[in-house]
Amino acid sequence: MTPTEKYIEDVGLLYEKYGLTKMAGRILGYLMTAKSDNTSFEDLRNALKASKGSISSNVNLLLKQALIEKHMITGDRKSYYKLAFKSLENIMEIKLKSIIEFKAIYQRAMELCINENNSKNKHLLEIIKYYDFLEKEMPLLKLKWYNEKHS
Amino acid sequence: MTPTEKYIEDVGLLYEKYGLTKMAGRILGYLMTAKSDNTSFEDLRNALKASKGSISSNVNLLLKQALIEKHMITGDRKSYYKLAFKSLENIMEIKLKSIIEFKAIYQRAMELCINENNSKNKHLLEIIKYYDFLEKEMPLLKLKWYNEKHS
DNA sequence: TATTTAGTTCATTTATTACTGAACTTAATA
DNA sequence: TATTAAGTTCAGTAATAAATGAACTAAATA
Repeated sequence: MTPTEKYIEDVGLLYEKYGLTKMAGRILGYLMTAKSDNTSFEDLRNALKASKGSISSNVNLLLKQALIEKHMITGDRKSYYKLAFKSLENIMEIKLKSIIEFKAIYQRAMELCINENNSKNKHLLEIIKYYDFLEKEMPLLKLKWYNEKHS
Repeated sequence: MTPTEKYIEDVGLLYEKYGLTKMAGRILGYLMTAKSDNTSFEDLRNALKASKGSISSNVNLLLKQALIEKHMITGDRKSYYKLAFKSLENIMEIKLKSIIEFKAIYQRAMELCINENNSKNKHLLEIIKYYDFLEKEMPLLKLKWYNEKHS
């Protein structure tokens, strides 16, 4: 196994740990180390030694999550893939969505405990406030990053 | 199924979606809606209708992640559990660790591409800078939350 | 129009992970 | 010291998810 192959497997394991499939992670790993931005479906298939079905569904998963981008070349019917240029912004959007989901579940807990007045309720309220805080801070953080990048 | 039972199942599904087991999520759901902070191992077992083994391993998983806390009552050999008071801080710590892991994997990609000079390399560099930014901003965010909470 | 090519779909297989239940450990009480 | 009680461990099973491979669609080319 070459260092690059080893690297690709490690990216697979890391992304699997954080919720994607191993194969989706491998695809990202391949794209991270690919010499060219023109990586075709077949390149992925050859490099990762996987079935068309697996490449297809995982490529589409990554496209849906906006972690990779698809582009075409005139006069060439193949599809080409590269890391999404806006992947960072997209990751932030995904995080924001999860914050909103967790906030909602804690709010439901509060509603179920509406008539109680104990330390747990204070705790739930604090957690909700925290998610409010994060929801408010995320766009500021985004802005700060944007400013820092362009200075 | 009572509204609370339905709620507990939903928390199970949400946490499963974000990387814990369904049972760990159910335990959190139960603790979120429990009237008392003194929830015993057996309370969990009865409420969630699960095996001792499953409660045991999931309670220990949640303890390890510092999402719940264990406490004892003098003269009582049972263990009691409640939502961790510091769970927010702990979630931040976990996030920070994942940021460090992702940064490291992108750094390895850079090292493998060291001799190239293309748009992908610039992209990798930007991603690494972004993770540096997050690493730097996380403690500031924590501080800001602390100040807002106590004002 | 027939053939090739690129990629999708989906039933089946394979792999992984979570849960159960029974045997076990440890410590408290009788 | 025997018994009970609380929780752990782990082998086996059940449930879930991912990968394969073959049949398929759609579009380009011969």
